[in-house]
Amino acid sequence: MMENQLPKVYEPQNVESKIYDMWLENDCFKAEADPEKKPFCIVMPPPNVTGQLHMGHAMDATMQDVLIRFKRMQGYSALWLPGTDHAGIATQIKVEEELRKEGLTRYDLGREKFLEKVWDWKNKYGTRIQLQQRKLGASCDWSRSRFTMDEGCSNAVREVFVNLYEKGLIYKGSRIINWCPNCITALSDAEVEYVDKPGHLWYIRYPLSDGSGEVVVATTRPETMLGDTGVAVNPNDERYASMVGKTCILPLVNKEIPIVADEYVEMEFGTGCVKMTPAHDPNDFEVGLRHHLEVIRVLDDNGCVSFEGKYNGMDRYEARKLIVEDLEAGGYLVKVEPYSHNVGTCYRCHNDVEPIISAQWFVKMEPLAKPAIEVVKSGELKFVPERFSKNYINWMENLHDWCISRQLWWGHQIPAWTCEDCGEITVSREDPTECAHCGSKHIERDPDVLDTWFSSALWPFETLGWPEKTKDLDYFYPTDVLVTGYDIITFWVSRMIFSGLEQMKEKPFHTVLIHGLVRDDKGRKMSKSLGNGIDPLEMIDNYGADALRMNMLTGNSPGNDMRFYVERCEAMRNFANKIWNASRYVLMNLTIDRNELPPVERLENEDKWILSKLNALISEATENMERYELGVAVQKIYDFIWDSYCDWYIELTKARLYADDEESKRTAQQVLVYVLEQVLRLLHPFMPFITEEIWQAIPHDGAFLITSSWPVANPDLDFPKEESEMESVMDAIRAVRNRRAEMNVPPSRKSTLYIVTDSADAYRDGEAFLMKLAYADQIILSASAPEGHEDMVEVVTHDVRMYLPMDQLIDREQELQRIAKELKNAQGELQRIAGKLGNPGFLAKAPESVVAGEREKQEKLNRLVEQLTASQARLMK
RNA sequence: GGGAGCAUAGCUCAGCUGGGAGAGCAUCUGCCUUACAAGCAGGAGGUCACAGGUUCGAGCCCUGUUGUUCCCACCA
Repeated sequence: MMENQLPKVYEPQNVESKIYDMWLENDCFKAEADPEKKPFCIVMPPPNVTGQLHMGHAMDATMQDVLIRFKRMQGYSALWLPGTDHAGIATQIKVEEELRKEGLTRYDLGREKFLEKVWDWKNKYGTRIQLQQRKLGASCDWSRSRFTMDEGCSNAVREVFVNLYEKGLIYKGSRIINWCPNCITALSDAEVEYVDKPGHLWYIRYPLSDGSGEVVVATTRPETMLGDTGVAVNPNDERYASMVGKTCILPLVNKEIPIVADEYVEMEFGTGCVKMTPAHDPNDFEVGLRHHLEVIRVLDDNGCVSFEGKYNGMDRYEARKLIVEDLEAGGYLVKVEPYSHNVGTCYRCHNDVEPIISAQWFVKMEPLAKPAIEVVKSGELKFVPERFSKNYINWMENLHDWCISRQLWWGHQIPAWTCEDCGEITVSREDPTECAHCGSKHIERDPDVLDTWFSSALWPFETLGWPEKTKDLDYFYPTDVLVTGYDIITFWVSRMIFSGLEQMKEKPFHTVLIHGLVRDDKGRKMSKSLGNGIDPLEMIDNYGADALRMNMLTGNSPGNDMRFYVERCEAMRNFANKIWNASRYVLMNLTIDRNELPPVERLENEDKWILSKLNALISEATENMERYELGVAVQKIYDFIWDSYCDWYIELTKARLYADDEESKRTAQQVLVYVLEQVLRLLHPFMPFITEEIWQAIPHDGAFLITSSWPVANPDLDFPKEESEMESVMDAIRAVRNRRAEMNVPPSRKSTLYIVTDSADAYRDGEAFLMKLAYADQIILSASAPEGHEDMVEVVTHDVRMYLPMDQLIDREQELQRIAKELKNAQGELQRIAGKLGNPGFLAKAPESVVAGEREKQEKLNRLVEQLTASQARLMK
């Protein structure tokens, strides 16, 4: 035995890497298509290759690891499939920043050289985050790790693109898209974050061409007026009815533009006249289509004015300033009002996004969204918590087509070639050498790459081998649970769902388990700019991965944000230490080398009590796990270990372990080991390291805890009678302790304990406990109060009356007050119960068990009141 | 303009399908009781935001109010 080597304090730093390596060396994380087992699969949301582990990842990974370990122990072939994402914009920006330090841009290098640099970067940092995940204890099958730009994924992306193109679900077109002038690329709707920003509303006068008057338009973006090709009013607006059909003069540009009537215009807002800039506003674009307005783009890709004249080449904000000045000088500016409005910003760089007309590739969403909505509405695919399905459906029902082309270099290049001769597009699975339409050799590949989310959308099947028909795909698809934060339901979850349904004709998973954000202790988002981020690796170093994992799972409910408190890590480290020391105690007293329960006849009441409680714990925890209530499950396990096992059962066994009855001693050891071993299994998914470490040190069957089986409740080990007898004894112990604590009697001062009861059996059985835990030096059981009890301290519980010959220690006044208070409570409670039991409605409608429960409570309380009244009378005499 | 969450002990939060409120931290008292002071024992602290309603019974269900956070949405 190793008992003497075990340090008094658990040191996770010495244990975790050792245990993790042991699992790795023994292939404990590997999962195969095993027809003997049922499959269970989770694909890990691939973190950005160049990223570092943050608290969000820690939360995400912990939940997945808990589920995978649980299912693995339940006998599933449990595959947790890891990988990384190439993260187009994010990674490209990082590498460009590096280049900038050398005074270079990507254009200096050219596409090919630049991509080499990015691959270098990827190879250098791509494994970092996975090594960090290992520190957390992630039991992924690393041998299957994938990258969204590896060969298989690239094939999958190509296949899907061509497939959708052939079905007419991918098309190229000129639309108003979101353009980030800083990242110099188009963005999808989902990649735009709207921020309420204070701005102005400028009122500008556009004189009518015929000199008969003017219209005044209001705008938040005066610089776009250069591209105005019309003014719109509401057709029902009598104020302007006479002007519709006329033209007005666009100030500064001096151009005639028409006044049109369109329902889109709100009469109440501003002046009721709206300037139309079809090239730079999605609504104006639509209006423009209806009224055949010209589309004139006046901003270039960098966000600078590109319009012949004095403003040409100016930055958009400089141009705005100057244009406003010029308008004012020209007498066109009517007024300026402060106005706060929603401005779209880039989710990567947070610069203002410009709506710009541009030729881009789109995925036609309507036909794809329909089945993806249906699968959630029908309940075939569930969100946990359920409320997120509303979010999802709402988003899916209001989708615009998905802009998937990005003007970046890092990503999957679009497999489309344009013919220089006939202008047609060729899209193909193999790189074409000639135009599919005219046969010309002069074809050029589209330089754009695909939205990163286009490839992540295929993650659940591309990682299993698709488009090849593999055994793994057949066995593990559809996967089971997807775990992720609510913030990427739109980006990712929705796209996986419709992609899976479209390509595989089968949903990618049946459950989406959603968690919230990890915030700092003040409730703020953790962010680099605020510098309030807490590094999970630092927490692991200080408190252990097990403690961090527990922190991520307790104290918050599913789908809600959580605040991160270092103090809770500390509390969880303390818990680890508690288990550690309990195990030390068991090992120190161990003379058996097998984990085996004794026959039931040999079990004492306390053994039956803990076994019975363990049974209940197993049932409840398992049920909670299956409902994804991980926090509830682990809380119960935590309470059982700390309260039931450590604070009570271990204390209860001490008397036996230090006494001479060898058989009883042995039985106690057997139960101690048995319960500990079971509880280590229950706790293992949550705290994998310490549980494996201890498990290896105690008697066990099998090689590893990680691959052992999840406990199942054993009906032969239910002992309700003994359980309740034991609770009575424990009540008595608590009552005595309570009284002694009030009198400030130290445990070292023992006393005789007289117990007055009609049913002495339970207390006789519990004599040893009362001696030790109620600090008695002798126990005297009797049916009536002992001689001289008038001068003793009286302690009562629901079903027993006890006396301690320590009368001199109490303060009569204080004691009377205490009794009065207790009496008041008990009587209040009784009154409530009497009210219920006297209510015919309650008796008629409440379930029997509830009524019986109330009766029982009433009886107990009646006895207590009786006891208390007697005590009171005695003290007052 | 829609939609959702939250409001429970000093702080942070649990509380499963309605049977009379819990944890961690903090606080107070007493303990080095031979597994653990990162501990043990005990205590104090809550009209469960407010107002109605349903029910025998509401922290939990319904309606409204207030405060707060978030998501979505093309009003210049």
